[in-house]
Amino acid sequence: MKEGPDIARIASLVGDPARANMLTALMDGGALTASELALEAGVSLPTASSHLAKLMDGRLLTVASQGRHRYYALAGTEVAAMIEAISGVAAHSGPQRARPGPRDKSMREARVCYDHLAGDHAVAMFDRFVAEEIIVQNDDTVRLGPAGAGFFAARGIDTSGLGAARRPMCRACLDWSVRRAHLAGSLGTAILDKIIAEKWARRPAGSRVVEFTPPGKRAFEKAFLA
Amino acid sequence: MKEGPDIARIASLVGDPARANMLTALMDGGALTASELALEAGVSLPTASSHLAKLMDGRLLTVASQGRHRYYALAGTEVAAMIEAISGVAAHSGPQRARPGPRDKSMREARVCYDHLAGDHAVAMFDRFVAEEIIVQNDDTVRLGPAGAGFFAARGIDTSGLGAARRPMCRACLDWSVRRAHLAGSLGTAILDKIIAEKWARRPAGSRVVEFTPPGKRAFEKAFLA
DNA sequence: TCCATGGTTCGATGGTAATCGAAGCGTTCT
DNA sequence: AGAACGCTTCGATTACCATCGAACCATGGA
Repeated sequence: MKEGPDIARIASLVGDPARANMLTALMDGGALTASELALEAGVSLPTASSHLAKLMDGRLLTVASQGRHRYYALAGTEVAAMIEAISGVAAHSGPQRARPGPRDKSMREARVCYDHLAGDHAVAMFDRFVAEEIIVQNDDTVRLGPAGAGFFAARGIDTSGLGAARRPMCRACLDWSVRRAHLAGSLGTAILDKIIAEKWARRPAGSRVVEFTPPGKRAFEKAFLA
Repeated sequence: MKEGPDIARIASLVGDPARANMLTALMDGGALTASELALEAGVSLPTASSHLAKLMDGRLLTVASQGRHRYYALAGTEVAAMIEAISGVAAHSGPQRARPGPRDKSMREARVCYDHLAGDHAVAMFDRFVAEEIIVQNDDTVRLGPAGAGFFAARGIDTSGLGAARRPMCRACLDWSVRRAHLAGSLGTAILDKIIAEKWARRPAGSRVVEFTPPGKRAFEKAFLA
């Protein structure tokens, strides 16, 4: 009987379908208004408001008031990591949806995991980084390896400033589609930023999918997977 | 809007306090029987059985039948990682769990933690054992110290046979009321057995509370806390 | 000042699920 | 064989909470 933190309270917050939908809708790291979230969750506005209040009370969300709009967002990477972890378990437990729809296919390939890239490409990239000792993995903590700083500098990503913030530069994040790790942390964010900045891929609004253009995909593979 | 794995289903499984307690009790990677888990969760056996069926249905647990016992364990590291992630958020979400109810007072003082004593008295006893080198603590593993065998022999507890079983003799168990360790394992069981056998205290049915009689309390303190 | 719009609060309702006692199986021990 | 034990199933009860309509508050614009 070792009652640590109140895990049931947090889990039950995620356990309601409406709230779960809201949280997954925010997994792209963006911020949405209350009415958008109501639509996303498929409930009326009062109901959504009640749910949002509960999520705020549990400190899973932050809110920013802008004029008469209130923008809700995930409270931080910890919350996002929790959602991913739950998704991972759910993916292997749920009523295995017989036919992975076309939407799921692009999600498997490449999607946004709060603030970094996830999916097949991200996993492949992670594996290559480990193989080349660009990063070094110990259990679930990850550090920059001997070949790391030079590798990223050659691709226009400066790693010297990334470790400074309180946020860890590297973190392993478990994928729910594949059962393997990909790169999170501020370095993962920097890579995603570069992909978007170079216009290798674009992000359709209201979705976590990351759509690579054909030349963009080749450029990405050449830069990070070659 | 309904895309990705059914995260709400899994989260709601963890969202029930009884089930959450069961899962955290299994977080050490061990396996427990249904009745042990019922005690751990603080619910009756039928209720526990129902919860276990649900957890099995969600593939969060595995079961191994051995004779008339059924040993339940976490389904894998993914599930454990999920619990960890939720715990992280819950801990970060703030320690507003200040709920010192009137009924909880006796629970804080002395209660049964599955098969051993927990609460203030148990923590005090543990501290004294460590100070006198009756037991030696390394992180969360605990062994009998140099003064141990003699100490317990003088109080009618034979420690020679306790280590033999597959079950560890000493184990540190973290207390939720105080945030400190107390003694679990077969030695902890033996001490609780002695308290009951000597009629120093009695256990009201259907509760984890351990009620010391005034003379019993003095005797206990003289024997183990003096 | 008066509407229109985005959000929250209130009150009543309904459905869902947690809970336990009692009874039913299956296994082990004597 | 019979008793004891571990566990599950069944049925009825109860408590909680998600839900929505309507009223209410706040902000922005005319």
